[in-house]
Amino acid sequence: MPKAMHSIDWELQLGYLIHDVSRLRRSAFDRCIKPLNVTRSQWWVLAYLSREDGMTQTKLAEELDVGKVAMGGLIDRLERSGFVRREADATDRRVKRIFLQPLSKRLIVKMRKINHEFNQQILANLGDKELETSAKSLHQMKHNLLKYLESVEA
Amino acid sequence: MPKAMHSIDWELQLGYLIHDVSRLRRSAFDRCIKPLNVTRSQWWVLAYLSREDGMTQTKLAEELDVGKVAMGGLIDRLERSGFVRREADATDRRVKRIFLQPLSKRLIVKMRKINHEFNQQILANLGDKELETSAKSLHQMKHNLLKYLESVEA
DNA sequence: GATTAATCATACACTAGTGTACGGATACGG
DNA sequence: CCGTATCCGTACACTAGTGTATGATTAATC
Repeated sequence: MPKAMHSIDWELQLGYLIHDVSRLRRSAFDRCIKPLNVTRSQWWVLAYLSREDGMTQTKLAEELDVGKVAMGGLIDRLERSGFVRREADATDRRVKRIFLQPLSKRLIVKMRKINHEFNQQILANLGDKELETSAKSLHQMKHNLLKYLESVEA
Repeated sequence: MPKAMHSIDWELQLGYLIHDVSRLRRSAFDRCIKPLNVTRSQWWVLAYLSREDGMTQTKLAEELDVGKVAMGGLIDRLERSGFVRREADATDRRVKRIFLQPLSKRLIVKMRKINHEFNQQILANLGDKELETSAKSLHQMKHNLLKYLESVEA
């Protein structure tokens, strides 16, 4: 590898790589959790509910950074499968709170284990130093992206 | 930052970060190309066609690693908007070849410029060294993911 | 050369995301 | 109070991805 490789090359590569890795990661994770009979997006909802049960739909949507409509659909399907339950709020008749059902509580234990094992496989052959640098770089990218989105929004 | 931070921490962070960065990047890029009146997926198709015009639908689907059905739909919409044209193959009556229309050729020049500027903004404040390490790490992850998917497929 | 295989595009059903609009409910300003 | 603004969930229309099945066509095999 010639030392004269310029940042523009890594820049280009990085664009493709983030795209690829993220796509492959989604795809692999989907395969990984297929036996649980729950999709990745649904898994994500259950994970957040396991940390704070009884959240509002809008709150959940904000946490997962997803539209309210998308969240509504997800909860529809999770409810139909018996993983969660909608409950009318006592004081505010607009809001519906989402609660985990016993069925999903059993699932969450499995999910945590699977997630950890998955991460270990995907990050194999990566040293602590590389992990650290990559995490920091991605963190910086996230910062730049948020700033960019802010500037466009306005 | 204490030096005793273990790889497990970065591992966890990395999972979330890849998810976040990739999602934010998609979202930001969508905003970025909104004025072009073409979606990210459609943009991607045009980019590949600009390197090799007249590809088969199946070939395109393979290149972009997307299902044939999804590609069919994309081409439907691109055709409806006048960006591409389906043409029956002369010798094999099953295949349809996709050709860029003049309308999109003008677009592609703009797209390249926008893409470059976008990458520059997102990768701001990242040194060559960090870019290099991150690219290598992502490359390793991609390798692991492909291996994983292979092993599950079989 | 007829039968069987594989291949190409597509139809259908589904999950999941977007934006917009809207009705019901609550909160706030006058 | 009353009107207005805001918020909550949802309906609708759209893009985009998945898997499976199918009809038409081509390739392979016996």
